[in-house]
Amino acid sequence: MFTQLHDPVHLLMRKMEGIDGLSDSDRVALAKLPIRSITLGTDKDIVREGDRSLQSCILLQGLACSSKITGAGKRQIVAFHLPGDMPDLQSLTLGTIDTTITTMIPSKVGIILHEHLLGLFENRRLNAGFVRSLVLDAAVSREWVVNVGRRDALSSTAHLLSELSTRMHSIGAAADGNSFDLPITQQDLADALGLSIVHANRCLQVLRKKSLISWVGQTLTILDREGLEEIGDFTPDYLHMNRRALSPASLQTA
Amino acid sequence: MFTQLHDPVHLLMRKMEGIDGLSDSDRVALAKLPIRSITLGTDKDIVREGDRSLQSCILLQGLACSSKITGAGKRQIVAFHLPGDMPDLQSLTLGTIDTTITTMIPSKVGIILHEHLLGLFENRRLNAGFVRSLVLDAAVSREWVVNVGRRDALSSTAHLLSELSTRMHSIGAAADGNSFDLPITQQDLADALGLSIVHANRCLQVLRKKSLISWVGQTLTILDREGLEEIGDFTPDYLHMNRRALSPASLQTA
DNA sequence: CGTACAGTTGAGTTTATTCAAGAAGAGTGG
DNA sequence: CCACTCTTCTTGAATAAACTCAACTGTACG
Repeated sequence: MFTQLHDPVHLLMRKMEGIDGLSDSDRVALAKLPIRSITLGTDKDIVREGDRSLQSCILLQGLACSSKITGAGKRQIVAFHLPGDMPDLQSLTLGTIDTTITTMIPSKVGIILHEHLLGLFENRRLNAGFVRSLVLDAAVSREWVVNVGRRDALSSTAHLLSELSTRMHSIGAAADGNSFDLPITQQDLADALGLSIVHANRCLQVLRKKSLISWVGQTLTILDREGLEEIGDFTPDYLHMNRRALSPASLQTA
Repeated sequence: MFTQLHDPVHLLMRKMEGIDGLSDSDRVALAKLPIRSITLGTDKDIVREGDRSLQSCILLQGLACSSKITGAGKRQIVAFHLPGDMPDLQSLTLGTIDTTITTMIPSKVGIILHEHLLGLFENRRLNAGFVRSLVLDAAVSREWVVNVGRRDALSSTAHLLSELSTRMHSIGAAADGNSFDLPITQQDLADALGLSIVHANRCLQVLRKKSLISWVGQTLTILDREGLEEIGDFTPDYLHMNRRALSPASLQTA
């Protein structure tokens, strides 16, 4: 039914990685969590800003983003979500949704009722795992403020691509280590960087001309990681990944 | 020793507000939490990016901010911290600090060892309270991405001032409801907005010319809240405050 | 009285945006 | 298989927004 890569339980267990080892009973509890899986097409809203919510989701397969629209009608993407991410976990605490979460390609999403998640929270280790997930998302979000606020367009473009590459890599989605599927439009990229689409396009061209990346079709390839990270002022520290997560081989042995 | 406004226990209890009522034993647990209080001058780092940490802090009195420095040496402030905030609570989960936290005026800071906080986390209600605090900070941070990324300079300035006013108000720091102490420099404001200081200055002048604010000495007065929030595209939803918190009178009766 | 720092102003430059149009590609229906 | 449409990407040119540099003012403080 699921390949291991997209199996909810496998993804949830990986989410708990930063936490000291799970016991067998922890694993059983995770495996018993009732998850209803739904399939969505491209550009479908999973939840919308302002919704009240009694459930949270986990992205099982595909790609999604969180965005907000300003009063002037401009869109800002505040996060990309990869398989294994729980983009609206905070609704468990807040009850309301504060970003619109949208699929960017056909995706599979697992729905978990808050009541079931709360049950899991009785377990201190699992609780810590979910809290860690929230804290990591917050750390990424703080870095985005810096990226959008204080780096110039070229640098922030390079930074974002570096981040995506590193995160794709860590979930085993970067086949050969440097190439991965990036099925987003330049408009999406611009909305994530707070740039106009024209300017985002020109920044990409510079990165290509410098032979740092290639992006043909939906495949982004990092041609010169060091150079890209240099120009993007990128260090992966803020992602707080452990060594295992930074190595794609970890997935085979997990 | 402390006025109620700056009493650690009082502040901690208010932090738990969003949670269904605390029991007496919860209050006792909070009151017993060992907090070492230290006093710092202006512009002192409480913690620095990259530090490893075995403790977290709570701002008891004063004003602080979290910032990051880019490789090019530019500073971006990613959050302001008001009394009652716990700016590095996430270090409890991550072990490391990812923003430099700096006092902006002479401040009093409470230091709490992680081991003691973890003890509190055995208690499900208190745990939920701290998690809520983390989640709220993350919500503010997402809104900052939008502010810095997709609002023009004038609008984002107005938005930030609206946010600060609302938050000051909610902790009872806005004496008459529209005036409060804002002892920050225009450079700080610029660093929070991702603008040059010259441009930030000019935006402030426009807001003054439109009679939306006055900012003399360290006192910021909102002259026309509706107008300011309009131009700043501000709605307080993302702060997820309850009605009580939005009314300063609540502090008298708390 | 001198120094330091915050705020202000003007002028020129850079960066990024907007507008508009054309090229490339993917999918659809005839 | 072709014509058509739609979307995305690309390019050029004009415009607007924001930045840098540099000087000057005011105020606080020793």
